[in-house]
Amino acid sequence: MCSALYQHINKFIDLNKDEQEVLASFLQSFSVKKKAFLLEQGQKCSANYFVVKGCLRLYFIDIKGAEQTTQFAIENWWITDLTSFLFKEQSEFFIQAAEPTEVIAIESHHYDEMFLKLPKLERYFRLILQKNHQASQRRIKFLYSQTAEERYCNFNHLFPEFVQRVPQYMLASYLGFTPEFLSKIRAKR
Amino acid sequence: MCSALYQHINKFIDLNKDEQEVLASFLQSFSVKKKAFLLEQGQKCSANYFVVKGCLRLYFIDIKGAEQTTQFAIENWWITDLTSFLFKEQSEFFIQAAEPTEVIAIESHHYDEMFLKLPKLERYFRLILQKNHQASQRRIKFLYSQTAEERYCNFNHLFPEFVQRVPQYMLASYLGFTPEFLSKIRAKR
DNA sequence: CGGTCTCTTGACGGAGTTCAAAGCTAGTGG
DNA sequence: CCACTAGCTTTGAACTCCGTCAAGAGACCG
Repeated sequence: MCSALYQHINKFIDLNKDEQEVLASFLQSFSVKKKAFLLEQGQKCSANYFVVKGCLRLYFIDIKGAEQTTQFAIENWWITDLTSFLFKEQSEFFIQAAEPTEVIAIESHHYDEMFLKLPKLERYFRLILQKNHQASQRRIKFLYSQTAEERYCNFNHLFPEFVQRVPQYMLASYLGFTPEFLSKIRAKR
Repeated sequence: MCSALYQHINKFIDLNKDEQEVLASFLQSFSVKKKAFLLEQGQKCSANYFVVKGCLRLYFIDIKGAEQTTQFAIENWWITDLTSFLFKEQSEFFIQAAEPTEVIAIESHHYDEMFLKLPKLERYFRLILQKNHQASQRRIKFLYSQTAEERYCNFNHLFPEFVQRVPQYMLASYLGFTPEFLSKIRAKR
């Protein structure tokens, strides 16, 4: 049921059968329909989500009413509003399925206990967070050094298959510009 | 010698005297003169740096030759080019002291060994990386929802004392615009 | 096939950049 | 402690990339 996660964990640390069973008691596995929400603005983000199959996105509504996508999570990535998840604050974000998605969730009230019972997982999540931090550093560098058009071409070149998976308006806001402008970039080729 | 770091660690986990001594064998503590470099473009980022006192910045030179500051680290923050640090790749970044700075460094060839000998630190670094991830999520949200002027006012409001500590051209690039434009924003008040 | 999303296109406007020159400031050495 | 210099900040004019708005064309789903 949660084997996709166990496989992912075992790329980073060794977790035996017994430990997997302990971990299972903290997990929930379920499906999310396309466009359904795992989090809405004003709610507390109750879980950290691991994508088994499909795609989730994290976004907020800006002051002008436009959706701004700040993060995508595809297979084998974790996604949550960390501040809301850790401190039980009201979130300013939405987490929505961009495709039909299978997820594994760790509820926040299990999170600390999980680390107490399975300290090995400290290392797994440290390594995951390191990957996130690398991705953030790379993203900021792209945002600060390239024009909108360059960012699109670059992203398209790096992740051609992913560009096909999401609507252009989500991609546009993720890359930091408007859907109209993305359309004009594409028209040039 | 490294007591500032021990104090910081003990905010998150308990590290006894013996463990502190083990840790000390992986650390180096030293001073960096203002404007001196801990990392230059093309080098491998050999260490992860903890700022005891002062201020470091991470920046790169963009295609037009302008410095783009992507991160600051003041007291009790860690800073490194993670990709270069972890994978011994040539860095595209510089790490420079924005003030006379005292740092504690963990060399990359000690990093894995440190976690083997002191697995408790997995938790400490997980928690640090969680803070970083929160900061990144907040930063992306600001970048995507506010104009240059709003970002400056907001930052100025949140960190008034820090704004005094660094030259405006560093702050401008950190906030994602040019020094000239920052000057014009300030002229309005 | 009907309605709702999504994408395209064009005209216009504005936030922020570029470039260059001049004015400041702070650090350095004599 | 003053003078000099290099680096930082300011200012203004011209420009450009990208946003906004609105209307229409496609595409997808029930």
